[in-house]
Amino acid sequence: METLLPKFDSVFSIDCVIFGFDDGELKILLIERNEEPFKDWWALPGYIVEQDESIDHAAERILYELTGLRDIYMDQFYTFGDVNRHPQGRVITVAYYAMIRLNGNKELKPVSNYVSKAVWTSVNDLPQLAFDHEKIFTRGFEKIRNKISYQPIAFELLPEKFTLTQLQQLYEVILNKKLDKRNFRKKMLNYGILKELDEKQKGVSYRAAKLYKFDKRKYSKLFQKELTFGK
Amino acid sequence: METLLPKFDSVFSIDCVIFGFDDGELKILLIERNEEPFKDWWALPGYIVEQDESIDHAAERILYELTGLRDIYMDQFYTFGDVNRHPQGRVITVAYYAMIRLNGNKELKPVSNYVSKAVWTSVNDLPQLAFDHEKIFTRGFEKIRNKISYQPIAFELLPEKFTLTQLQQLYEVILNKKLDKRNFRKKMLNYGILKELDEKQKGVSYRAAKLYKFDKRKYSKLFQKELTFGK
DNA sequence: TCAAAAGTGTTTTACCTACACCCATGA
DNA sequence: TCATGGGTGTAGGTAAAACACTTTTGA
Repeated sequence: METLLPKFDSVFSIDCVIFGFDDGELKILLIERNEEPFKDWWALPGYIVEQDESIDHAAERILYELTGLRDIYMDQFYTFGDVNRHPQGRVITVAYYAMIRLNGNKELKPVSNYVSKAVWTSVNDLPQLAFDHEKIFTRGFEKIRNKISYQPIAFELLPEKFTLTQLQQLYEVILNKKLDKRNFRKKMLNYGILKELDEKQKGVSYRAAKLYKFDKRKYSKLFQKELTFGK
Repeated sequence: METLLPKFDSVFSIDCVIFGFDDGELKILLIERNEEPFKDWWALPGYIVEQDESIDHAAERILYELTGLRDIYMDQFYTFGDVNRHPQGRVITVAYYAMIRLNGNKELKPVSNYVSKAVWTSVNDLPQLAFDHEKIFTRGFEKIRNKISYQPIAFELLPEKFTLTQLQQLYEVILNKKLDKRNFRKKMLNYGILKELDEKQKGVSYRAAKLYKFDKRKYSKLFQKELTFGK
C-alpha cells in the first residue's frame, strides 16, 4: 500500500427503527431532538458514527445513548443516501431495525443530552419526523411485515409468556389484516416452536387462556434450514 | 435551520455485484484496478460516490464508467462498514447487485482509466479480491440465491428466448443443487409467466427444444401481490 | 345468566415430491 | 442406428383455506 495516498474522512449516521408491542398496538421508539438541526422535532433514534467503531457497534451504542436501552440486537435493512437528506451536507445513513419486548419497563432514560426524551409511539399515530425519517420508518415497517411472513419473529415483541390470541393480534397488527383463529393456531402449533405452559392468564373477566412460551432451541433448529426452491 | 452548523463532508463508495449467465456458468463482473490502493488487483466494480449524486445514480454511473455497461437497474443489498475495510480511512461502501443478460455482447469497455480491464469471471473460479470484496460477493450471492427461491427473477440472466432446460440449469447453478426436470417444468409453467413460442432451438445435434419467452405483464401481476401469511 | 373470549375439526383444494420411459433429431 | 437431450403423468402426502359452534369464566 502507498503511504502517499490521501486520508479519507467520513461522516455518516445510523438510524434505528425499534418496534415494540404494547396495549394491542405496534409502536416504535421516537426521540425528541435537543440539537440542531431539527431541534425539538421528533425523530428516529440516530446519530453520527464515530471514526473508529463498526457500524453494528455504533448502532448499539447510539441506541443506548439516546434511549437507555442496552444490548439490543439489530439488523441493518437499508442505506438512505439522497443528496439533500441532511441539511449539513452529504450524510448517508444506515438504517437498522429491531423488535423488542417491552416487558412493562417502558420508561426510557436517554443517557446523552442530544435528546430531550424518548417515547414509544403507535405506528398509527406518528408525528411529523425530522430528516427523511418517515421514509426510513416506512421501509422498516415493510421489512418486518415481509419478514414475519416467512419467519415467526413475532415472539421477540411479546412478553415471555403469552396467549395465542395475543400472538395472533400481533400478526394482525403487523400484517394489517384479520386472520382465521383456527388456522392460525393450527399453523403456529404445527411449527413446534411453542411450549405450552401449565399456567393460565390472570385477571381477565372471561375464560382464561393458556399461556405459551417460545421455544428457542426448536426455533433455531427449524430456521437454520435454508428456504428452498423445489426438490 | 441554523447557518452556523458545520458542513459535513463525506467519502463513501459503491460496489457492484453483477451477475451474468453464460456457457452454463454463473459469472460476475470483475475489474482489474489501475489505481492505488490495490493497484493491479481484481475487484468488484466500485468507486467513490460524488457529493452531489444519489447513491442509486452513483451505482449506475460507476458501473458504466468501469465496465461500459449502461442503464443497468441495480438493487442495494447491504452496507459494509468495518473500520479497517479501506486502507485510506473510514470508507463505508454500499453494495448493489444486478442480474443481466449477456446477449452475446460480452466485450466490456471501461470508460474510465481507473481500471485496466473488466471481465466476466465464473463465481466458482474467483481470484483473490481487493478490500473486503470477497465478503461482499458472498453476501450478494446469498442474496440472489435467497431471492430466487421466492421470486422467479432468473429470466433477467437468460437470453430473450430460452429453453426450459436452460432455465433449469440456471436455477441449479444458483441454488447449487439438482432439480427434478418434470417438477421444475410443471412449476414454471404453472406460474403462467412463460410464453411458449413457435420457434425451436437451432444448431443442436439432438432433438431441438421449444423456446420460451418471459411474460413481463403476467409476472408483474403475479408478484405485485404481497407475500402473505395465512388467510 | 350473560357477556366475552377460549377453544376446537372437517372438508376441499392446491402444491410439493418421488419416480422412469419413450421421442425426435442430427451426426 | 445411435447418442443426446426433449418431453411427459401419476399417485401420495402435506399444508392452506374456508367455515361455526360449544365451553369456560368472572362480573
